[in-house]
Amino acid sequence: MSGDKPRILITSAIPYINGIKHLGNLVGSQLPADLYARYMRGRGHEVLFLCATDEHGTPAELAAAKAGKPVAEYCAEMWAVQDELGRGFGLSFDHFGRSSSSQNKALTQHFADRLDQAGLIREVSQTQMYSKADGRFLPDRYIEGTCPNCGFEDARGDQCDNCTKQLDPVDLINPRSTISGSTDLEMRETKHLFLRQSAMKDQLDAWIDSKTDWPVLTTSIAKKWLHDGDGLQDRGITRDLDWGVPVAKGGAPWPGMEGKVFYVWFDAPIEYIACAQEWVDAGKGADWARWWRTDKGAQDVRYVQFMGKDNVPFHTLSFPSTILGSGEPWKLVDYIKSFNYLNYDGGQFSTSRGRGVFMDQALEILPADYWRWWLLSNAPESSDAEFTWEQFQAGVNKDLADVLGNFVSRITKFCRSKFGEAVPEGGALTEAGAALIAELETRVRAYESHMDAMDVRKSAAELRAIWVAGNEFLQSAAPWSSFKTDPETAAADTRLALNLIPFYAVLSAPFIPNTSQRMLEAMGAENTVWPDGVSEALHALPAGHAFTVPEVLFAKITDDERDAWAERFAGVRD
RNA sequence: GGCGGUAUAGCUCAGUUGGUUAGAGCAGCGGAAUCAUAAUCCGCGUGUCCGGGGUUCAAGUCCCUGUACCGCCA
Repeated sequence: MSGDKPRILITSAIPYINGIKHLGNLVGSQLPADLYARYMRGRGHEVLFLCATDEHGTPAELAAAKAGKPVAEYCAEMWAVQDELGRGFGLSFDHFGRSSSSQNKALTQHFADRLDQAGLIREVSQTQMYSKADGRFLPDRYIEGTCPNCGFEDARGDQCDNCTKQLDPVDLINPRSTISGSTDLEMRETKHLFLRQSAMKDQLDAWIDSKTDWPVLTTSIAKKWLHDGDGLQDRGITRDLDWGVPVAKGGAPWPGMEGKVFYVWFDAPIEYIACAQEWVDAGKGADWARWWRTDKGAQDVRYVQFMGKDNVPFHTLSFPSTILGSGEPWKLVDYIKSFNYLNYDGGQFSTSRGRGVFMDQALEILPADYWRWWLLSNAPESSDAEFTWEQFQAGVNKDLADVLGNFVSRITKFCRSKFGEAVPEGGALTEAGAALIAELETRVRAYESHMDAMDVRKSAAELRAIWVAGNEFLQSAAPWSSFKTDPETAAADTRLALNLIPFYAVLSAPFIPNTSQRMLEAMGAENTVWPDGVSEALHALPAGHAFTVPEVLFAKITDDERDAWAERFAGVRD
């Protein structure tokens, strides 16, 4: 790879294991991360793009129990499902790992040791609700009862959904386990490890303050947690569970912490590092440390994280506390791109109620590029955004079918009928052609700067304008007209227009990789190098170069299809 | 309740450090063209920039305040 360009380390927030993710999850982290990874590779950077499944914790255990399977088996199956769906959407991870890996287990225990040696871990005794019937301690949200404040009967242990009052499970009247329904609950003493984030507060505060170029969404959330109330609070990093990384000290069970595991939010971000080790152990790479250790080559790596806003506190505060607190030269994130939520047709996507479109369903009804384009061109960057079938249909039909797809169709078919299936020869660059090249030179540079800045919507808008420029050119050059009087001019303009297809394919590949590939194949184009020089790129296909007319690139979404899908996905998923 | 975000053309959104007649796409209307997936291209917007104060020579852009919607609260 190119040696003088900075290497780019990219991670997407790791999706939780208990089910198939919906389109809102996808556009909030994995998809824009993939866009950036593909773009940076296209620009000649060496990229390591990592993602994984987040497998530990109570929800995974419960989902496995519901499926009637051992949790390890359940996770292995669901990992395979998510891996397959990721491939289906063209997510170009260099490795898709698992937070339950042996690498992550070792690394998580290592970090705990380092933090303990640095005096950043303290033991806290507390009482917690224990369910005898379930044989386990219950997290607050798995306890329900009557709200002492308003009398609502289904208040959760952490908060009453009716009056919104913050609750403690012991306050509930007639508490019961939502797992088994059992009311045989008692308070039991248990001991947990707390990460002393409060000791890291000033260091984190200064670090966040130095990140003046980060999205406001990212820094405002971080600062709120740093300064709200009494400031950054210490956080429990262990749980009374079976499924997780065993709490250990120096390789042996941690005295007094037997049978406990690390909290999922402690080990999940560490998986970003462990994933690189998995990548090496899987035979895909040779050296993970040059990406993650600043004493072993990572000092000039640029590390970018993508995530939804709900994950920001863990990536701006908790994980950096782990990294910095270890006292070891681990690579710290350079830029955090965060996203708001994508809502579904007037409400929220709901995994539990099956409201909205999920990744598997999306691929059943349309190819990945349709989703990639619409989701990215409408990414929830400045505020929450909304998916509606009307807008999806309009956006996809107009942008992909009419503007891009039809452009490819009209010029290849025109050439075939007048000149045959080869790039025509004769004529010289016309005035219209020169104007097109000049416009594209400007637009491509604008597109690059938006992509560099991870401005997803603006990038999509500029790319679309680049596609439109091709139609404008054809309209003004009108080779079907000049062909009758001046075939040489028609040939020159047609040659230029045909060259736009591989040019568009390369520029568009980060958004619509599959279609880009089809465009290149149809044109028999070998060269997929980024068009640093527009003029040169538009002369890549020489006169006489054979091509084929591709099948319709994007079929339009009909009103009937739209209506049927709107009905299908409003309901409840079983 | 606390904190944060957002309120700009019918719809979805841009509007950099305050500065000429507030922009784009979609939809709509009119026209051109006929190579193409009835696709394309051109033209057309008198918008209380959520309300009310204020700072300023000048505010969508800053300050205060009110309202609405959304989110978070370990």
